[in-house]
Amino acid sequence: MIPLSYGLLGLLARQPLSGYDLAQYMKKRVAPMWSALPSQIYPELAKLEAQGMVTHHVVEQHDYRPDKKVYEITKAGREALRHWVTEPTPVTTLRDEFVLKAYSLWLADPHEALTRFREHEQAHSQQLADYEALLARLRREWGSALDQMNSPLFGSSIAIHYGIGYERHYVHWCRQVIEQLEQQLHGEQAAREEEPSSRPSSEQSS
Amino acid sequence: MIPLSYGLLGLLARQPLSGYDLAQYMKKRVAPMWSALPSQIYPELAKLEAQGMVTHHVVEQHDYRPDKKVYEITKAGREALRHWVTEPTPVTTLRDEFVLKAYSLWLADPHEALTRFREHEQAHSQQLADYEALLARLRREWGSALDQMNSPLFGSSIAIHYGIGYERHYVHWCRQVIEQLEQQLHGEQAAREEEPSSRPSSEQSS
DNA sequence: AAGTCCATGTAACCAGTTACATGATTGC
DNA sequence: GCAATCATGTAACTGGTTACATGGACTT
Repeated sequence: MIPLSYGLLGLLARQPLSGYDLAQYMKKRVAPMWSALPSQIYPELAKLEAQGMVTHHVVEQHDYRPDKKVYEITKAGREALRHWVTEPTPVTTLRDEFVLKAYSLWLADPHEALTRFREHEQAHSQQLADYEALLARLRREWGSALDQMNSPLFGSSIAIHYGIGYERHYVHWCRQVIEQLEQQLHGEQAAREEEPSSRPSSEQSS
Repeated sequence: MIPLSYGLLGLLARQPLSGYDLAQYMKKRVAPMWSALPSQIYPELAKLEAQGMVTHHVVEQHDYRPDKKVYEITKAGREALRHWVTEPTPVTTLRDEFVLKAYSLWLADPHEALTRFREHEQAHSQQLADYEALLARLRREWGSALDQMNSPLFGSSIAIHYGIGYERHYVHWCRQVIEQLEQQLHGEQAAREEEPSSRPSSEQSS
């Protein structure tokens, strides 16, 4: 039982879904806290079934589409999930290649660095907007039911809140760095304009 | 060349270090953005050397301690690092088991949930304090040199700033959830005190 | 006596990614 | 004609973790 197993159980605890559906959920958005590809999900579902955590029944579709296996969580699965949720969890160590690059940013050309940080600022702003839109939609549709702890919506709500906080921080950080890089460049430019030829310090020329 | 390779080069670009030293750096703190164990680092250094990114020379220690290999970055290594830094980087997907658990928190006992969130709030507050102390130390020792982009300190500074922002967000999120859980419990308690026997709604008894 | 620090590794395992396979149908 | 959607998988690879090995000296 790896985290992904519980991720799948966490979705199936809300509604029955096919492997394909689960793959859609795990691919992007919705849950801002994990991701997986079909090639991992299908075998994992088989394992969950072997362990009695889920069952499936085949649903024939009378149009062109292929049959699908719709999975449901079992009592054992729900219990395992409930147990896992309140078990102690070690703190995750960060693994973000972009942040790792930041550590060596002093070696980079400031212009290129700016481009990269603007790209990431953009991407995370977009993700932030998506999360905020999703939360707004949930609020509109369900109102204060989001705060009732016994409802699945509570789980969605706090997960999205995490995503929002994370993306805000990320965007803020990118902007901070961008500002510093721009100042650096303006400083250089000002120096060049004052004295076109190479001279390191800020002495006044004759 | 995996991210770890560049993490190691990023450290060696600042000063020569032994495998053991590198393992210490990668184990905890300092760089809040990656981690690795000796069992991965030593073979990785051998690969880096085979590729001409680093060289080593053995340093005999005249006390009891075993000899060590001190690694230095080569011109090729520095170039590879510089190139990698400004290459586009895909946005990292989050993988935090604790956040994944949050998604299914509606299944949990509120008391246990509170305990877990208080633990994490505590752990991340500590990490935050550590980063802040580290930044304060650098500021004290180096002053505004931290903002000079061409100095390694700039890389350290922005990496630590990332860590601070991340931990702040994490602590904030934990507190938010804790507050909601506490309200939930107080609501329950108030209901119990009003009418000790089980009754679902807020009707007045005769 | 037991555990930690210094210092360098090897071997086995496993979660997650990449690549590939199948096949009907709908939309551009 | 070509790509995408629906639907389910297998096979190979790889980055990272866990476990194990060595060995002297210093600390509790």
